[in-house]
Amino acid sequence: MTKARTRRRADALMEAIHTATLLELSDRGYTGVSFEGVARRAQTSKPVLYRRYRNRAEMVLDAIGQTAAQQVVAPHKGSLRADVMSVLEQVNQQFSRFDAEVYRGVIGESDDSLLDDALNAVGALNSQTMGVILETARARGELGQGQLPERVVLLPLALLRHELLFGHSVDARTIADIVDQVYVPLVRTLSRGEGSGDRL
Amino acid sequence: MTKARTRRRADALMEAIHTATLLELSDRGYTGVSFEGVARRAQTSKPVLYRRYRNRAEMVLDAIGQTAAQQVVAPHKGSLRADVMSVLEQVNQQFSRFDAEVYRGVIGESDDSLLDDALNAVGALNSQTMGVILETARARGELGQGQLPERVVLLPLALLRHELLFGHSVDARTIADIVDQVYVPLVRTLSRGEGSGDRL
DNA sequence: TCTCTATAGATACGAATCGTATCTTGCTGT
DNA sequence: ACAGCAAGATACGATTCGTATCTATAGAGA
Repeated sequence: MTKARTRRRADALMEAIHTATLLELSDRGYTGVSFEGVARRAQTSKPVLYRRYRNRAEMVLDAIGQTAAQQVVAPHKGSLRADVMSVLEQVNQQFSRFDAEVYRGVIGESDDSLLDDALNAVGALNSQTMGVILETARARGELGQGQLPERVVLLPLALLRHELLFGHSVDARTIADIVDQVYVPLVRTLSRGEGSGDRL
Repeated sequence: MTKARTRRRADALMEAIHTATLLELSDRGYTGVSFEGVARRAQTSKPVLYRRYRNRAEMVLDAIGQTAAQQVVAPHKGSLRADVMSVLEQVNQQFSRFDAEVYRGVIGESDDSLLDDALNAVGALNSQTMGVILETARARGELGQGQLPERVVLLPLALLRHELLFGHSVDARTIADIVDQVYVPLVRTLSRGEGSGDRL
């Protein structure tokens, strides 16, 4: 019965592996994913998987990456507040695809290089998106001309990430708080060159 | 030879388990810790461990908890900036005890309840510490009278955590940036009731 | 001092997974 | 048509998991 199957190559095989991984992921959680299980589910064998991935984290990350679908798009909603909220909501929605447990698991098992490859990738995208938003806000007159440090630019995304990992689920309220209590006030202050008044 | 050993009870046994866990942790990393390995190292048996811990994360977390030694102490260095930096440095130092990989691993395998028990515990402490610092700063005249949301109060610790997990190691520069680029400006602005100018 | 009880500690177990080696056989580009 | 690359099957020893069973010992209470 297994014999009857015609042999698959790169594309079809990869797709089978990805969907098998995703199915295992939602059926058994991150902890329940194994090379053996995925091989079984994808009707292939362990060596095939080991040729592609060095460990579970890589395998899962690759599968997840396929679902990331569309890019986060820089919105133009008319205010800095609305734009940032829109970005955070988009990111939040993308991450809602899986339980936090999954992301924690991946992070927990990733080696350093894998981890910061992933982070650099999203970091670069986010940096660009936020750049556009801030530029627009500046043109609109919402902000002063002061340059903002990278850390500040990416701050809301770091907070969102923190919340996604440690909080249970991120709702609209949380996002609004990040924007209203932290980001907008901070960015306004800094861009007007106040805020570091005394030292340095 | 194993026979010669006299039987240990609660205290001595727990200590043996803790040190065995810590040794395994530094020898083999979080991934390398196993019930079997710890049992071997502590000269005890798996059932003894399974009576105490439901999973590896619990075991490791318990062992780590024993090393947390002294509390973070609210400093009085004469400026908000210096006080916050001192707290962050203390926390950073405590976490430097183990590689980031260890914390990522624990987080990755913790179930939700374990995780937010742990976070609530440190959250409460941190909240109190930061409260003292901010109060002092206010008395000193560095801040206005406005109340700060919990999220803002704990912000630098969230950022530090984020950095500890995703960055490679946290140096003095990073800490200074968190304080100078983010926390102090933000807290000043908010406490003076500026910053939310237009909406809400 | 003696008994009682909880549990340390040893051992063994089936099941599952790990990571790798080997072999055959079908696919694909030239 | 042919050569070579990789899919897929199978098997392997090693390791760990989580649990069950048994014993003997430490410490509490009488």
